[in-house]
Amino acid sequence: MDDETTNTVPTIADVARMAQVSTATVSRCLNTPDLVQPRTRDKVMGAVRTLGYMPNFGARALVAKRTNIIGAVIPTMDNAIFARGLQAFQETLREHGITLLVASSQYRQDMEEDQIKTLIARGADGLLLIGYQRSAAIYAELRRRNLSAVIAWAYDPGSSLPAIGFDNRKAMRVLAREVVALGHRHVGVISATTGSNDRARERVAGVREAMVESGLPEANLTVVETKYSIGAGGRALAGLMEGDPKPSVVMCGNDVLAVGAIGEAKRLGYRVPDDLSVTGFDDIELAQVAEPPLTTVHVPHRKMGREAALALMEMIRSGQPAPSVELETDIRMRSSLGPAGGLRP
Amino acid sequence: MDDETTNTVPTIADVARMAQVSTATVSRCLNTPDLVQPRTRDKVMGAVRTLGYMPNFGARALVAKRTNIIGAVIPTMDNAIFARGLQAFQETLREHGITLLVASSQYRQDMEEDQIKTLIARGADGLLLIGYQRSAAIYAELRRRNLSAVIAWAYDPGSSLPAIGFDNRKAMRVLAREVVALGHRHVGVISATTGSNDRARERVAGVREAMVESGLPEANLTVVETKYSIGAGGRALAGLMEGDPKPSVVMCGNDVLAVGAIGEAKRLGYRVPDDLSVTGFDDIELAQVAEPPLTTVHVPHRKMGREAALALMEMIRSGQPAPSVELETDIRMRSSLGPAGGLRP
DNA sequence: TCTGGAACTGTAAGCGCTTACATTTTGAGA
DNA sequence: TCTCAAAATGTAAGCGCTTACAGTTCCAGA
Repeated sequence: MDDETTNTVPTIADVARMAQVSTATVSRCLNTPDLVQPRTRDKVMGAVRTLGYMPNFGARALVAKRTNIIGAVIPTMDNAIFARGLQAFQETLREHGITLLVASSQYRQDMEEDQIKTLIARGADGLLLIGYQRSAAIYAELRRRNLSAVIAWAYDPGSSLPAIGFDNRKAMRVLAREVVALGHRHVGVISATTGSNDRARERVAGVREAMVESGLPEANLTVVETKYSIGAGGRALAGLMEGDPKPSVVMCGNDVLAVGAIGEAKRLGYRVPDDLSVTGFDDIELAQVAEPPLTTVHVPHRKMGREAALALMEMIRSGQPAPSVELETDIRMRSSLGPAGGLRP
Repeated sequence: MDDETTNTVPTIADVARMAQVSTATVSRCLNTPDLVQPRTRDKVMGAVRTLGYMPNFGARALVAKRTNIIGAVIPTMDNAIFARGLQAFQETLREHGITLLVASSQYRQDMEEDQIKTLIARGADGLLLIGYQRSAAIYAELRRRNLSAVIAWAYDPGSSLPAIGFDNRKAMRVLAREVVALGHRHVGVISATTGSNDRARERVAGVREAMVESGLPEANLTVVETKYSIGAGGRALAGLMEGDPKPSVVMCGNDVLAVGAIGEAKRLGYRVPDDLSVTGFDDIELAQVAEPPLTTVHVPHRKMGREAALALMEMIRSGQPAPSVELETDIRMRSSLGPAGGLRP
């Protein structure tokens, strides 16, 4: 039996032998094809094809000091919040021959740092991170390794890493102003745990700012923290409605919580929005099919994903930090938010 | 300035120099610690820590012929269908120090093969694939490279690759029997495109079988194919309800489609389930908050993810194919399915 | 004290690839 | 036909790591 038909994975040497050229020429055919004569190239590519040759990734990474892998650490894959943005991110990378490695941190800072380290150890050329909050040690490590990284889903021009995102506080403040303008005076907020989540914290701060602006007392704001899930949103709402006075509106940290809140509100006998208004954040597909459809903050997920990918690739290419980009969000007024009034405590 | 404090990434040689041992000893400390004397080990680990040394992934992969990376190609990240299972898969791998690389194929066979090739080229030790349907060339390549792979979300004992999944046809047949038992005679089905999706095909076949069993004519079954999204489910339902006779039940290929269908049905003035019943598949969280809550096929996502990970790791370790595992699904009766009757064509 | 095997540690050969540099080939112009 | 850059190709040195094998140290038993 010929060498060529054995069962092992072919190396560049096998290709070279079959095409009767040196390994250098094979390598050039693959990486810088215009440096080799068309006739030779055809011969080599023929051998590549018949052998089913694929360059060994480890070897290539070892010498090229580049893996063409980009890592992303997202808080969760369990719901659609990050799905669309990440999908766009991946598509853009793919167009440029770069593979995306995704890890999830379950919204835990220690796990996130762990995942980042793993990604670094795996040789990622760059990193996509969500939000700012992580230890200085991690930032130092990134700097030392000269690793490119961008932050998405948040925007803070003062950060050491470029951010491709939006201002969570401003976005929520704008929505809260609308809420206040509709006459709401007692506001409930269902938020993700703010301790380990800067986006959640900023969003709550946005509500608070809007209320302060309008002269509403702090006491009129009740915040409940929980994890991101439909069920948790429902339970949080039930808790809020046991308070006194009851809020006339519940602003949720994201659409998933809001859908849970709406469901529970209806179960408890409140009409939405007549008795109780509910708002969300993100504008995932779920928001439009909720009943009633959810008033929420629309986030340009796909645009964010795409721009983050472009920025990151440029950073890797040039070695220079990319400029931060602030994306605009806007309010999608749908029917889950109405004027205050129906419900009297 | 010392060598140790420069800005470059340390190599094993740097560690060896600092600890005044050979690189072999450093390597042993990291891989087989019990082969080295405690005193030496401490010295080495100290150097590792102060230098912040991490083994170079490429180099390690090159010589060890093992990357500790497992790849998964899933049809979509856009909704929660695969999220829970994949999360469990990843958690299990992580416990064993293995990294998961996720790629998505957008339900396109050509893209899936592309992604598989990329994963192979990236040196994945094993692969998680969804469903059976792919070209023989891909299966041949897996075999040639001696690459471990398992199939999930489907179960077919005749397959060449071990499957950790469930019988889509049987699951849907069981649900369809319930539907028929409730008196439904005209059944609409909203399915994903069956051409490139064996799970979707099997599910439709399950409905058909149950109908044939009960002596219902083929003509009483109307199938609409569309893509998996809430909006698409709504549009498909609208199409079905224009037919004559109208179905009294619409069975959907998954929960996402079903939620869209329910929404559109209500918009069109049908009461669910009085005028029209709707069923789903998967039992994602969405199913429970739908209004009315969705009768659906419950799939043990987390168990599937976990078992697939264990099976795959065992395959990689032993080089032997793992046995297939058929997981049981069950019907979750909720209120979106009721007896036929309300609606007369 | 001497001996020999067990316990450690070191030496050095690659793993498969890219690329600087050396060598050969090619072909336009004299 | 000859000359000599330019173009094409080959040679070989590593990239950072693991590991087979060799060498050294240690200490229980004679």
